[in-house]
Order: sequence, then C-alpha cells, then structure tokens
Amino acid sequence: MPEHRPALFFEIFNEIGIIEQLSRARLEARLPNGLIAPHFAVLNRLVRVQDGATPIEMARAFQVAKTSLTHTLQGLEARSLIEFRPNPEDGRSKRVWITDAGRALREEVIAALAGDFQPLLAQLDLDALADIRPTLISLRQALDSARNGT
Amino acid sequence: MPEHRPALFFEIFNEIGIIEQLSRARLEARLPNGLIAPHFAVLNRLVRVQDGATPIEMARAFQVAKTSLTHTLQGLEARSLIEFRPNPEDGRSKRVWITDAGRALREEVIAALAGDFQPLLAQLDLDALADIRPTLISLRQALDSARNGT
DNA sequence: ATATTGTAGTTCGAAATCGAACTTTGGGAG
DNA sequence: CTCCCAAAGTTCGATTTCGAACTACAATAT
Repeated sequence: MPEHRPALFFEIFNEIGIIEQLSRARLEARLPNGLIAPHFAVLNRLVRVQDGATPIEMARAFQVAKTSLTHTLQGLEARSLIEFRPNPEDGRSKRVWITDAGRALREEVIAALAGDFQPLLAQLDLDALADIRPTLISLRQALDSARNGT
Repeated sequence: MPEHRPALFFEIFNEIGIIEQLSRARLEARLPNGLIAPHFAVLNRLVRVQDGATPIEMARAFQVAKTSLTHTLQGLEARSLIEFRPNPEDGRSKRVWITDAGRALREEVIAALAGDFQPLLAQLDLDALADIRPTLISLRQALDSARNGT
C-alpha cells in the first residue's frame, strides 16, 4: 500500500475540523446575543497581540476578506466593545481599540469557558495534550509559509 | 500560577482553528465553481462511511443545522454529483447516493490535494504527525461526549 | 508638480448558515 | 380506529461571508 501518507493528512485534518466545530460551538454558547466566534477573536487579539491594530492587519491575520472584518467590527462597535480612532500616520486607515466593556466581556467569557472545560480535565491526559502543541504549531507554520510560496 | 491549564486549552484550540482555516482554504482552491468544503465533506462521507445515508444522519454527523444540509445537498444534486431516492422503510425520509460523476470528482480533488501536500512532507516530521493523531481523537471524543452530558 | 499606480476601507449583490415555523409521515395510547 | 406527539425535511427571514466595484488617500515615477 504505497499511499499511507496522504491518508494521514486527511485523517488529521478531519479530526481538526471536528474539534474546531465543537470548540467553536462551546465558545458561542457563552457569548451574548448576536456575538459569534469572530467577534470574540477580535477582542482576544486586541488584548493578547495588539490593541490599536488596523482592520487590514487583522483581516490578514485571520485570513478573512476585509469586507467580512468590516462587518464584524461594525457589530462590535454597535455594542461599544471596541472603538475606532483615526490613524495619524495614514489618512486612509483607522485603528481599533478595545473598550473597558470589551475587556470585561472577554474576561467573563474566558472565566465561563474555563468552567466548561473543567470536566474535560478528568477525561484527558494533560501531558499528552501539552505534547501535541509543538507539532500543531509546526503544521500551522508549514501551511502558513507554503501559502506565501516558501 | 494556578491557571496554566486553561491557557493550554486556549492555545491548542487557537492553533487548531488556524489549521482548519488554512486547510479548508487549500481544499476549496481545488474545488470547481460554486462548490465549497461542505459539499466535499458530503461526497467524502458517502464514499468512506455510508453511501445511501439520510440527510438527517449527515446533519448530525457534521453537527450542522438540517436546513444547512438541505441547501448543500441541493447544490450537489443540481450538479448531478449525488441523487436522491425514496427511503422504502420510512416515507418521511430520503436516502442520498453518490453518482459516478460525484465519485470521479472526489478522486480528482484528492489527487490534486495529495500533490499540494507534497511540499509539506519535506518540512514536517511525519512520525510526530502520526503521534498526535490519538490525542486529537481523544480530544474530539471528550468534546463530543460532554455534549451529550457524559 | 503632476500623473500613475497601489493601498485602506466601504458598499453592494450573491451565496451560505441558522433558528423558527410548517408539512408530511411514523409510532404509540386509549 | 382515532388522537396525539415525535421525527424528516422544506420554506422563510435574518445574519454572515465573500468577491467585485468604488472612494479616498499614499507613494512613486517622470
């Protein structure tokens, strides 16, 4: 059987797809009203990576169309979870800042999720979970760099 | 620092989310016209798991709303990649069968993807990739069973 | 200086997804 | 047999996502 290797890729990507779907469903179950995963991803990135980022930077980081991000940001701004300020260095662009309400919401959601994941700790081998992290990072980097032609 | 563990979950889910996005983009780059990942997922399941499955079975397997699957199946049927037949055992339901054209398309896409992933083989440790498979399966199962109250 | 080309962001129309409501059929309870 | 509730699937309206076209500003070339 010469084609074991492609099958491995498919199986891994298949499992990853299912896990993504289930974990996203859990996240969205903890978000209020009309907020979904992409809204949370924006708040999270502003806190963890860069507050004051431009929309185009985030669209590239998330690999989504910039029009999709426009819509997501409008939803967050309408709820006063972020605010826009002009970019003094470039008249074309804005910068996005998280508000106190945005920070508070993010904290609440993370606390709720930590509780949700508590039962999983009993079922899972945490060392094994920690062990797969470097391989996932390598896989992500390989997919990401190949996208740019490396 | 008492809160290392939740952070591990978040990092893992974050990497998995990015990998899912990048791999989905690669798949969709190989699909014709108006077909996207969910269409391919249906063809794949009919071949690998069960040809002649009912729509409701697939909706549950994919964890999507049944209305979404209705729409996906309509797109596949319009292109003659699947066909519906009545279910003799239950007048309410249909059964879904893949056509020869559907099988052929799936084969072509898989062959193209195998070529796309070829360069990744050089960058990745395949043994490490094989090693994370059982842990991913455990994680998926833990998320899945907890959904049903286990 | 001025013209050309490129970039940030929005608007618009099409397709995808979902929840709610509805239709049709199955499976009991009496 | 009839009535009632559950399940399979569709339709409908709202939200999300995307690509194409557009506006406004920046950067570069000549």
